[in-house]
Amino acid sequence: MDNPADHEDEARSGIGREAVRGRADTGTLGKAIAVLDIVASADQPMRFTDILARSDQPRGTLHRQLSNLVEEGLLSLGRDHSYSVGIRLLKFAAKAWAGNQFRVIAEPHLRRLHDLTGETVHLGVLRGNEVIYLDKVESRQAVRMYSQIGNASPVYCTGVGKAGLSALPDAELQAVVASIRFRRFTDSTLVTPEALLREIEEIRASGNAYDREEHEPGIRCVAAPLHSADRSFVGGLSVTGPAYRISPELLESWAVLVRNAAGAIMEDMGARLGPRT
Amino acid sequence: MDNPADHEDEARSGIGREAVRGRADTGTLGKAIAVLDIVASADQPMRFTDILARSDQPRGTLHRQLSNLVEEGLLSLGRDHSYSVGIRLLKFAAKAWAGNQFRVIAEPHLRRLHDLTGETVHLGVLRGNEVIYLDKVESRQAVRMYSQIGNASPVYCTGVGKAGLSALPDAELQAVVASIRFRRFTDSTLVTPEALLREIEEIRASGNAYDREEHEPGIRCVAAPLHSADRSFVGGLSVTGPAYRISPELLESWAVLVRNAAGAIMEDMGARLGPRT
DNA sequence: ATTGAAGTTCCACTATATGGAATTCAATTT
DNA sequence: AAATTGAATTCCATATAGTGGAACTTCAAT
Repeated sequence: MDNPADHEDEARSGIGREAVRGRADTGTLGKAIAVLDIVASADQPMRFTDILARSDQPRGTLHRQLSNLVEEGLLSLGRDHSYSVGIRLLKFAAKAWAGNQFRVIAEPHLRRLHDLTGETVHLGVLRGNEVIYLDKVESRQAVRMYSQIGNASPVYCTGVGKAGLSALPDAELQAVVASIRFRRFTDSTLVTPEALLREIEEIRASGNAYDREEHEPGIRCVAAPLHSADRSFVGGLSVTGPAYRISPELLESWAVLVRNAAGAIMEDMGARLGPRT
Repeated sequence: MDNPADHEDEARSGIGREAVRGRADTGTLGKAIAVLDIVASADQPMRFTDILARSDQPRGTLHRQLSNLVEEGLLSLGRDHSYSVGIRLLKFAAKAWAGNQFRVIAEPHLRRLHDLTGETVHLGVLRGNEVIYLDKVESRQAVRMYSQIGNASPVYCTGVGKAGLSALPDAELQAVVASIRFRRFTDSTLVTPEALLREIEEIRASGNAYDREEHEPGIRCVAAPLHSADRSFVGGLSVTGPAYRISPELLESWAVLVRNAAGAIMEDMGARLGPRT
């Protein structure tokens, strides 16, 4: 039973960022990537007409965009005319992951946190109204590598997501929250902007975010906010585990560990990235 | 000691495919992705001028392309003006990986092969003159998830690479080989097209490719070719291990296991993807 | 065979990318 | 502190490349 599961709702990533600040025009590239995103957000290969329905491009244009994406290896076209995400992206992603300073610096701290708690530790960053998992340390490594890394989950019902939100300046926070299309995953899921904002206030006060079985029944976590010095990365880290094993009290007792780890990571980043300002 | 290590030579991916068949023009998108590839192929973050030197675009153009890539989240721009690959690619790659039928179908067979041999099993596909690793099964999972997946290695000195080459039609094989810029990694590395083509013939005859410490000293592997029914994926799978533990005889004895696994995978794909033709 | 839906190609039109040059910015040196 | 240098960024007239409506082809189903 994996934890931060795919969410297959309508929330197209990027919506959030658009809202956050009149985003600069990315021209032809932007349109092509939007098409790529449509295919990537679907949970099964899409045929031409499916994509056409979700895109607002005319037939001819869309067809050329798809052809170009396929030619570049960003999409792959099966013989049944279904489009799926291309493996060239794996090469890019491998570099993105290995070269990400945020992740590299955080890694030893994630391990330490895992050693202290014995539970799964996640590192994630905000991207619009989604959180993208950058790394994870768990005992039962045997499961599936790559499993969660790169997966996107909603901000409003994950510990890392809410922690990240609490680290945003108010203007951005408002914009992101406004862009969320709330969906109930469990009985405890927060489904209104008001409830979410109220909780963000608590997180800012206490320094810890919790996921109280809000995304998946039976899964709890404590998280703490985290951001790079220049705020180019805003996210959080969390300790996650099954409710039957982790009482609210135990979770509570880890809160300080998570906060300390977050603090240590940010300190390291300050040292590594900017002995300046 | 990782096995299929990064290769940081000049071989820009895509060169191969260009040569393979007058590649259709991908216009603005193609240029942007070429820029992305330059950044992704470097082993450290690049500054504007570095990229300018490797790109053949004029300053203004390149700057806009980079800005667009950053805006789209495909690149990330540090406050020291260095560009690195953006985390949005992780999201795309997660989908590419999880949704790749080739990999999904192969997975149980990789496990079985691992159980039979006790050594690391790799699945990879050709992409131009590189091989991109799609999956890997190894005992010591604890190392680093994501480690090799998505990594690109040269075709000419890896088992999976040579196996994949042997599955190509002659015309494409010639074109790919012609695009290779040979580099000596070890004493055993094949460094001429002639030697490589000769070995491809042997692989075609025997059904197995070997890496006899040609990429990394002390690392050996047996591989077998593999391709999807429509040849949209051409690659191979391999069993890899340290030379001190794996004698040439032992390696030889696994050859048939690897071939059988490859055969089983292709059979499964035929059943799953095309009860047609 | 016939129909219909899905995918692909075409080409005049127009929006968009281009790229050389000017400008701003940020370090380094005097 | 002022000057210098090299890098990064912005500007804008021009040319190129993307657009999109419509015609065409392909394939599956009846």
